Amino acid sequence: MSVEKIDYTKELNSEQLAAVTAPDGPLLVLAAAGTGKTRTLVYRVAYLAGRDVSPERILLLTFTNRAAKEMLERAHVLVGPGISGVWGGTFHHMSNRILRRHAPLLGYQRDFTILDRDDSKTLVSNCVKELGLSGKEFPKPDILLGLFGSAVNRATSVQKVVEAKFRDGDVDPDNVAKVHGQYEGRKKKLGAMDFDDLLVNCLKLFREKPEVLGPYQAQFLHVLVDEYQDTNPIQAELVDMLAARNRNVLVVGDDFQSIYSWRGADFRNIMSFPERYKDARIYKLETNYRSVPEILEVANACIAGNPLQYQKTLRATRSSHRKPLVLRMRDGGEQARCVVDQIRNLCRSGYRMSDIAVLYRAHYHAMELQMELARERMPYVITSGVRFFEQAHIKDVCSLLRLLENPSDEMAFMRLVGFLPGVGPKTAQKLWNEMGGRFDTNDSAQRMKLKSMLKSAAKELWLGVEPILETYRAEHLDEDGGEAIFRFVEAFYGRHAVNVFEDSERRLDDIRELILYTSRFDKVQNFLSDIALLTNLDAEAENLASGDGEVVRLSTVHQAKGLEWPAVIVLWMSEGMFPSARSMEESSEGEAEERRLFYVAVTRAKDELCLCVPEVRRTRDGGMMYYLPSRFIDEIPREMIKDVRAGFI
DNA sequence: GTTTCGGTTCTTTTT
DNA sequence: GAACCGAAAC
Repeated sequence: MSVEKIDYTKELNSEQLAAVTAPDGPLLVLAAAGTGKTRTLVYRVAYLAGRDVSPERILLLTFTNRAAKEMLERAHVLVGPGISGVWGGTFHHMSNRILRRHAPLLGYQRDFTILDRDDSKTLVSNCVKELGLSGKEFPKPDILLGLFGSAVNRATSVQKVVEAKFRDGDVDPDNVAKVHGQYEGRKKKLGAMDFDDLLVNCLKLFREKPEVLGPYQAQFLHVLVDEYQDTNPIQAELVDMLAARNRNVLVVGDDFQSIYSWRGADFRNIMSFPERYKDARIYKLETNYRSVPEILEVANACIAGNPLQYQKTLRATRSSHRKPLVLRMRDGGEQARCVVDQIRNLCRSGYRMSDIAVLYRAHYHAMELQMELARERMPYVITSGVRFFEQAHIKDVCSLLRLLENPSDEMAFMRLVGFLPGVGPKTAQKLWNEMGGRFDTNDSAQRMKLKSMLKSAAKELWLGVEPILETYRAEHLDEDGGEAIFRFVEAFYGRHAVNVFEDSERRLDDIRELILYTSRFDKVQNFLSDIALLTNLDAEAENLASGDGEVVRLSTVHQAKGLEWPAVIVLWMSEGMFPSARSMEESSEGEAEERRLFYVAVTRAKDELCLCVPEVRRTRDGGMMYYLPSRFIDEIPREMIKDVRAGFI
């Protein structure tokens, strides 16, 4: 492969250069925030390509779709189109890709459905009902899923997780385990996997079928892993197994930024890497290009509260600027107005709206601000809580495709017939049972059977949909999902949406957008996998919504990871909000992780940082709740910040 | 017996 | 704003 000459010594600093040009073998790169971690990975890929490692022999694993996309794009710019052969993506993507090939070895069909969080919740809720366990005392589906996930990701039993979490014994571990068993069985019957199953089954495949693992081990000459501190034990083992043969494994991470322990991430993976790979070389990146020294001082001071970590100190390269601002005010309303003022000030001193981000611990922290921004007609985008592909109307139209692709997909069937008048959950269930727990849309006898069971009003509407089922294979709509969705909307869903949704205009626009989006897939199957694994249209949505324009970004700290802005404002730096009361209760590790989260928030800022500290919040019953300033604020040495009362700036 | 509608409650973080 | 619950409507 021909690679244009890259002058590594000129384009990288000495720390980065050492990591990029490191010899084969296990490598641990400890990259502090803003030290060019992505750059290092991308250049490493280029470096390997330049040493005639063919792209399909490189595996690049990331946590988010955004990170994968960014890295592959940058590698593309650096190396050229040949690089597209690299296996790059999230752990879930890789697992999906592998399982689509080998699923039958584990007793699944290749057309298995991927359940997103919503689907899983519905399914768990059904299981609870079936077992007659629904009641006030019994945990909600969301909680149950969390428990199942913890058990699976930490390779322990559900009972143990329940015992650890509900100390006072008001939840019966055996009942939870029963639900779990039921849930597992139902998924199997549906031919469906949830997010965890993708990883677990991939690991199972590797463990039990050496004839499958072997060729992958041989194929991947180099395995590169981004955000290694956020891997859970399953992911770590996947990496270890894939790299076992060639041992060229490069992991990049920053234990200071491990913020996903609640979904099983264990930063001991990164801490123990040198023990598991005795011959590992370790590289540290500590030269920070992002932030002014005043911000880095605060970051270093805050993380000093967490002792058990790799020692890293951020070294500034930028010249001095003003100190971060701690802004104290009475309540959320005042906070919202202050933020608007701050944004105006920043704009006056030359920043663009798109240079500014407002970060917070939880989505609801930004509610008052959203209203204030709307009132002031200040444009903003929010990396949303409700993700594009999880919105009801998107899932509605996809349910048709899901059923067409997987005749066992009961959830899709229920959703689809549930649109018909007079058909609710009970009737839908009855229909499904009558059909024998399977609806092969390609089978005319089955189609007839369904038709004969529908009442007149429902039947009439269904007749509009049926031609799509009939022609799906014949007209190769399985290679053009957009066309199938288009026909569905024309024949039925368009009218349905107008009746059901207040804002049907917007939703139908979304669907049109979705139809365009399908054109990049040559198989509906691939499209469905992709949207299940893609949580938001992220980059696309960003560019579409704003035309790359003048908008403030609102985001959770979690979703801001890996990003940077010239100016960052953090909301609700109050005890109980940030750190969140819940995670502090949950485990003894809670405080340390919240502190890392705060560290992530601080290190997103390049020039300006403003931390808001409201004192009271209205409670539901109309009362007032008083909040102390966050311990993270108190931990910052006073001389490092400018501490002001709102209105006295 | 089901569906549908309207009112109430409570918001962590994500693939 | 969506998920849950209870009561009216079919």
